[in-house]
Amino acid sequence: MPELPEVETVIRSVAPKIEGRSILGTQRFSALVMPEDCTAALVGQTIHSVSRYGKHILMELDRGVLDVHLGMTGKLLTNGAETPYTRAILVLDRGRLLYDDIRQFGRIRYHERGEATDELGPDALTIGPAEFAERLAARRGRIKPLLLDQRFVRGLGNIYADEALFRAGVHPRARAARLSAHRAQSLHQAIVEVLTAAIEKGGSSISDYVDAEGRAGSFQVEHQVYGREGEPCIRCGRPIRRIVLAQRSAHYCPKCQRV
DNA sequence: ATCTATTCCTGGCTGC
DNA sequence: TGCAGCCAGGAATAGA
Repeated sequence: MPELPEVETVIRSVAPKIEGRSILGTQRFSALVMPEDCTAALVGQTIHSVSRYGKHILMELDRGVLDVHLGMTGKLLTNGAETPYTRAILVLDRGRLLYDDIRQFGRIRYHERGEATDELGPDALTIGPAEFAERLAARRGRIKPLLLDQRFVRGLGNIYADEALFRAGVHPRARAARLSAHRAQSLHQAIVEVLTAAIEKGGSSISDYVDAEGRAGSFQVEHQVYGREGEPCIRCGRPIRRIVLAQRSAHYCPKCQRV
């Protein structure tokens, strides 16, 4: 599932192919993926740059921004063939950009410049340790659901939240505000390290994820808790446990991670 | 403020 | 082999 490292990898692979290209037309737009039809507004505009906002892919156009969120199974493909799951196509002056999405949890939205957009928290990769600790201290809730809340920090999803908590030795049910300064700092460091390492491996490919050229990532082989329920902890050997927290699965080691 | 439940969607499992 | 039923989960939403 695309989280910060996967989205970053998609952007790095898609940007050189579409920056500077102009949009000649659109094809096959799924109403589910694009709740408000903006296809007419896109035609004739040039894609100036592609950047990441949390898990959002932002394409800067002449008069606005095209916001692509991959959801669970979304793919942005520059050289892919159409499939039954191709939900949207941008016809460019050189090539086409396909948006494939099996489950259609992804969304494509267009905002004219100046229009209000959703305000999310600081980016998980660039937030500083002091600001991170300060934001933690202000929250009463449990740490795992907080890490998944894009208004708290943007970019983390279920995989990297679990992986960061394990690396920092923090139990997913730990209360955010009760973490010591030292543990808050460890968690911040673990988040930055795990995201950086995952970007270097082109992200995690569990089921569907590939970059804009169809290449899978390889960080899934370095997962230490996610998807390892019942398997031995790499540190202490105890079986990794899976619980449901805030309607999400949380994987952790009952010995190495403390509340 | 925080928490839970629900909805969206469909391929791929599981179990009979 | 076939098929029903369940699961994964990001994010929005409603309600407690």
